[in-house]
Amino acid sequence: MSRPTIHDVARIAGVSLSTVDRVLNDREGVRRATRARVAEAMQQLGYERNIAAANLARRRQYRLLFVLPAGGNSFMRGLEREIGARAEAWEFTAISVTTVPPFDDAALAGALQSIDPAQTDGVAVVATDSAAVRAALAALRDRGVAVVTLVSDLPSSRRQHFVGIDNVQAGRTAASLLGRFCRGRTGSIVTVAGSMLVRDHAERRLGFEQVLRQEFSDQRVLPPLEGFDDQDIVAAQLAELLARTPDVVGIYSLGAGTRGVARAMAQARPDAPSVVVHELTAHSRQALLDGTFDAVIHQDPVREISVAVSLLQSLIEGGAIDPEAARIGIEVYLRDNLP
Amino acid sequence: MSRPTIHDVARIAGVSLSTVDRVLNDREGVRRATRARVAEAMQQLGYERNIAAANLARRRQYRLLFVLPAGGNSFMRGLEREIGARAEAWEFTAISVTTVPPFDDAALAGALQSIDPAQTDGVAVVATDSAAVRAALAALRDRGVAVVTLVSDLPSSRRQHFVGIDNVQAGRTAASLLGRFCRGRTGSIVTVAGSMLVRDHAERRLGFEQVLRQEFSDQRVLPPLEGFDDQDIVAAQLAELLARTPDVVGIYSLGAGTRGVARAMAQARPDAPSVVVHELTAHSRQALLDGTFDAVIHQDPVREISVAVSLLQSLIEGGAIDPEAARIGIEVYLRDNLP
DNA sequence: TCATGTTTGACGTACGTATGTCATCAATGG
DNA sequence: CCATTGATGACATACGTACGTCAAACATGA
Repeated sequence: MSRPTIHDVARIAGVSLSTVDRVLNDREGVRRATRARVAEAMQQLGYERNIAAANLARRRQYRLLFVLPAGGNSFMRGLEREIGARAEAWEFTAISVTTVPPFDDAALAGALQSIDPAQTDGVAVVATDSAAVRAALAALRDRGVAVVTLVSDLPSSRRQHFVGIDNVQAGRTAASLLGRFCRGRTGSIVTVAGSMLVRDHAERRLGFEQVLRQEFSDQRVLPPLEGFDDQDIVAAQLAELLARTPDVVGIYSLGAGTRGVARAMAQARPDAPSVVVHELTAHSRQALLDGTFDAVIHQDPVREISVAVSLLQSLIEGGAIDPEAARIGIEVYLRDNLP
Repeated sequence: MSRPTIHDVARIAGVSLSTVDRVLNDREGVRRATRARVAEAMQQLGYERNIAAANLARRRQYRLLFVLPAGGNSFMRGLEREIGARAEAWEFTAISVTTVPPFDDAALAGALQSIDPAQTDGVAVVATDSAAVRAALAALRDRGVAVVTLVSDLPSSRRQHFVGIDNVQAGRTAASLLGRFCRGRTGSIVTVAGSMLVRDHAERRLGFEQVLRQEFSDQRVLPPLEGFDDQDIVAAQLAELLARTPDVVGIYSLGAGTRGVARAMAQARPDAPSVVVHELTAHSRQALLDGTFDAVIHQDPVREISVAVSLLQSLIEGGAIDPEAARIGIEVYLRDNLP
């Protein structure tokens, strides 16, 4: 009737509780054959470990660490704030946060290396793309730490999952919107990235170009600006470019520092370019309302945190994960549908 | 150091475990003054009940019921399928599903009335808007059953929360997109609803009209068709309308039965109207790809189920709920960003 | 002041699992 | 054939809470 317990498993396998426990927790001192018998009994009964009871008995704490880029990136600061606000919301879970200099793969690799596997069960990291970071992640995994990437992925590394939007798709969305918004006007399209060192920016740009080339081939895509998610740099670079290039009809800002985009647009001409940016913040919201921005592509930080935490918990337990439930949706905001 | 337990509470309050238990589980046989002392001790210690341990001891089962409309609505069928697929994913939780005739408030009220409060701890219901349903919900709540509305809300009823997208905002999103897609063409805009009896459709239409009137006032919004989420009815009604009204430039299908929209568009003129519909399904995806639809507004059924379940669990426990974590985002799909 | 009812405490058992100690038994090597 | 090692079982205790029983302490009214 109710779920089978280790007692049932022991009975069916014809062994003692101790042996079942040894098998379950992967302790030594059980013969191959016995191990197999127990496994078969579990299989047969459809035994599933009661994680709540296990945690209770073990007084388990999941010790999770979020590694985020420092700096004025308001999306990241928002993430950090929400993590702090929700740290108490999870049972048996202690959450801490470290920040590292942004766009600095050596610093990130160093921070990852200095994590003590004895103190940490799982890590969620906003990755920058480099071999050193890959190696640091691999080292963590080797020492039994669960690892997921957050916001910006690091494929073909040993991270176990990625929590964030599909960034290629986000770029495609931006292109699809921007292409339609520019309908009737032909000219140059500017992309403003933070750095191509982070995968999310690279992927967004990839998706953006795919669609723009295929569907809106009459537009000219300029080489990307790199603003390092710093609004002052972004504003300066973009203002200079706009002054130099009169035929800009569209702007896609695919990183942070969007405040700089709004500032560069401030002294805009009457037929200002259409603008699509990432992340809904107080400033991007304002820019949407006053017509400076046409669309904002958003990801929900609260959801990302909660997905990262539950994902790490199941990874630590060695349980199965449901990719559907871990999905983060891309949200699109226009002036008229601001929440 | 670690979280305080009832033992600590008992010690601080100067009473026995039994008494703390009586207070905690709201049993009788405790004097007012004692009750207050215990409450104060819990306050002082910041005691939080360990739900996992409580459930373990109590062998608690959350018995949850989803009440969905029957019929060919593929979004609802998808929901039902996903519930079935994930029923095992929650600890201590038994989930069942009932379906009732769609757009039939009497049937829904009847189904709600026939729920046995002794067998059911929480209900998630796709509501139709009527006094009878409101009364049935109130009766459930009076008898101690937790209630949330799902997909379609029933405000000013006694439901404790709503799980679904903000439908006014969804309508606004649709209008904002459709308005821009139609830029340059002026004419009539058609809305196809299921029934104005369900709140979600009414709200979507409301938001749609708000934006269209304000931002795109040169377009003419026709009175809504009611297709009862049935693709045959929708196809017939829409085909007839299109034949009669040559100047249609945009279509917003805000309910189900979008297959009917695609069918009516099949023999489309070269300058076919722009189309925005709800819910990503195999068919709407195909229609996006072949250019029949321009945008699909989507809500993630898997997320809705999981949010509904956790929400009901905390409501049953009497715990606090985090409205942020319960939010369902609106997703926008164009041809170029299909997942 | 007694009888009565109410409030409280002491205690045990249970939930499903983890973990430790100790004893027992079989297999292995020399 | 005995000593050693490895495999296994028996048993106890713990995690934090629920819940039942019984008796003791207390308050209340007559």
